[in-house]
Amino acid sequence: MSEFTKRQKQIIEAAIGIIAERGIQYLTIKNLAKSINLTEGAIYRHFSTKLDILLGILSIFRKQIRENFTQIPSDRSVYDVLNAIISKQMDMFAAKPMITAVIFSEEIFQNDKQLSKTVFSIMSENINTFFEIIKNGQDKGEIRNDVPAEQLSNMLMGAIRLLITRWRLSGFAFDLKSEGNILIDSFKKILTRE
Amino acid sequence: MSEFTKRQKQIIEAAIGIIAERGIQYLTIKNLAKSINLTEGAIYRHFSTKLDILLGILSIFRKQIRENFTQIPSDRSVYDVLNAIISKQMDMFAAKPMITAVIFSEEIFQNDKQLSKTVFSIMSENINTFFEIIKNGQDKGEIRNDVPAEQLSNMLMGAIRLLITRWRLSGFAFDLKSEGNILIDSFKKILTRE
DNA sequence: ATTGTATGTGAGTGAACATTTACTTATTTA
DNA sequence: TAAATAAGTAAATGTTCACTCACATACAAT
Repeated sequence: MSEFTKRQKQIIEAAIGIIAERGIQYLTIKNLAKSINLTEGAIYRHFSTKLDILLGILSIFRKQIRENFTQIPSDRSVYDVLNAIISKQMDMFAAKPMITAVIFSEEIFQNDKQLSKTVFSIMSENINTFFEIIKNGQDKGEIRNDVPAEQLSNMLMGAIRLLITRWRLSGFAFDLKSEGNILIDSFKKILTRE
Repeated sequence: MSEFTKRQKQIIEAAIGIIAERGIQYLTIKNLAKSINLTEGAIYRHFSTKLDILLGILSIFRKQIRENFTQIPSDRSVYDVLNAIISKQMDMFAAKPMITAVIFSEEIFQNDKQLSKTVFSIMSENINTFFEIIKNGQDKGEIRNDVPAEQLSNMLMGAIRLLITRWRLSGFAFDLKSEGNILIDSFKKILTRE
């Protein structure tokens, strides 16, 4: 059994759609209901508060990101693995740009502890995945080990987050995928031991 | 003559304080007025809209950041210059931890196009400062040039931002200065050509 | 003394919002 | 088929919000 009913999933997807197209400030129960031809009251048959809907969004997102991370074959080189993960994430963001406003916005949920905790834990999960891969690469001798894996993974994660933030603030004005490829390429050079 | 009157400055400082302590959602005209013992109407004697207050916050930030960046002597080595800038910033944050809730929170200002445009330009200015320093280091042969200066400055900026975000979300649980030094140290190794 | 200007007050206003309520309709189950 | 339950509606509720307005005070310039 899934965590959500069909109707709940439909509502969550509609909410993601609204954020993707109009931004989080446009996500009101009224607009949400209208977008799937329901009334406001009907929404409350499926979620008891708006917070639960937002948590639903994050839950779906966490799931997607986990899938992105685990579907990578591990017999490839460290660089290929990193490349695949990052590309996949960029694809996801490129497909739904406005969602970056939610997933990298700890500050938006500052007022709600439950939400900010969830967002923070998704972020930690991501960093940790990079850490594991890089540590593994160091152990195998593929990656320089004069710099701690923790520093390298923070640097990678920081660079990706900054790239995406810049992309969003620019109004999605540049091509995320190609900029992402340049980033990966540069990072590859940095990771390589001389 | 300054851009703002004394009263306006007081209001802006109070607004920054509220965002830092309670989050942007708590920044209402009512709360703002209360925090400096005025009424809501009085606020509107000094700013005609709430947007103007937010723009005021950004204007003050831009000024402060410019000051941090320009007071660095340029006759030193590239590493010394970077070290000095970053240390200065870390000192500032360590002294006023709550300010980090505002200063790197582009997300706070994303609801309005004018606001996010301003935030974007401040960020670009910051990154550009790093870019110039690194480019200069490459030209002088002090820094590796197989990776574009743009990528290196994004990586540095991203790593610093992530460090500070993590510090804040952890409830200022670790020592920012020493973590910052580790970061600088690691970055120095990465910048060095072999 | 009078006038003008800057600043403040306190009570409003209408709109937006999340949520509730009383009631209805559709679907499942016994 | 009758009763129970799930899912929907329309309208209302109470609150918060940015912002306005008529009026008050303080004080400097004329």
